[in-house]
Amino acid sequence: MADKYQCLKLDNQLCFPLYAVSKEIVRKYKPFLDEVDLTYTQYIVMMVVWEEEQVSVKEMGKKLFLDSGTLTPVLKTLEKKGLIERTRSKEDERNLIVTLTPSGKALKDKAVKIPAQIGGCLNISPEDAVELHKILHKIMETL
Amino acid sequence: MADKYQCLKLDNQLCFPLYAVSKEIVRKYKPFLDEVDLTYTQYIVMMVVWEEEQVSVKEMGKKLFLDSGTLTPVLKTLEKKGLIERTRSKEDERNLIVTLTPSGKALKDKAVKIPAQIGGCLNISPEDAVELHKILHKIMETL
DNA sequence: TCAAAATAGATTGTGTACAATTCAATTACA
DNA sequence: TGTAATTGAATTGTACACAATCTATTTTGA
Repeated sequence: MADKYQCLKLDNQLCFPLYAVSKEIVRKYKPFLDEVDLTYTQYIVMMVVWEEEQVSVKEMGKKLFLDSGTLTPVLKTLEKKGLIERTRSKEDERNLIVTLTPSGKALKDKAVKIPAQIGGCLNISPEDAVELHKILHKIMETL
Repeated sequence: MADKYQCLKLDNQLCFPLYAVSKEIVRKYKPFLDEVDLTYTQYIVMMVVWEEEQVSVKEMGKKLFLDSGTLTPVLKTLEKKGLIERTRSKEDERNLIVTLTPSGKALKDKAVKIPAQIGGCLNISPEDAVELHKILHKIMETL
């Protein structure tokens, strides 16, 4: 009879490798992110602002799967660094609108090198990358 | 000419979906882990102790990709809950040995249901699960 | 053999994550 | 129209994660 605890082994779990790989890749980003003085979370927040130029905290939370409890302090830090501005919407004062400063816009040109640098570290085949992307997308939809 | 900032879009990144899916799955664990009064980190630590019965912090760190800065407080919490014991090795006092208590062993029988419960939430095909596992393993090796 | 190097954990400080609660602004509706 | 319900952020409290430093123990090598 097969060990009834087989399912409790780390190797047999799906979540643990995801958790571990995700953490290790984020760690790989560190030296490159240090160059632009951003943490990984700050980086993905900036990616949203670079794409949108104008976002509310709620919209950003939807894109990044983060809530205001996480975003508020990160956004305040980025504001202190002079990369973004936080202003209340005039139409609806409940909404906080995040916009890029010139300094934040300038950082985009430095950050544009990062994805290629990470790609160089990862050594993953294009087919695997596409397949992985597809599966992750599928999982995300069921959640 | 293609947008030179294309690579900075969230959708085109490999790390971000990994990070997001990993976080969302951990969140899916919560209600089931609440039943056994464990957080996700405490759960994977317990999984190591359930498999090994006897581990040092260093060995555990290698398996979980976590350092003592993370593990020390988690292990102290689990000790307070009465699930494990922390004792120094007699052969080498630098090593801290983690062992199961009867209560910790008993919890294994409750936890054994969790993987199936998560599986029921995920709705991922067996083929995709295998493929995902394979790719993640491959990435982990290059890191 | 004994001081220097190495090793294993613990500690400290910073930065997320997230649930739960609070608060202010807006909307709904009796 | 005025109060109740809703909404969007901020706040609070708990729990990681990790770099950097510190401490105690063990091992090495001149």
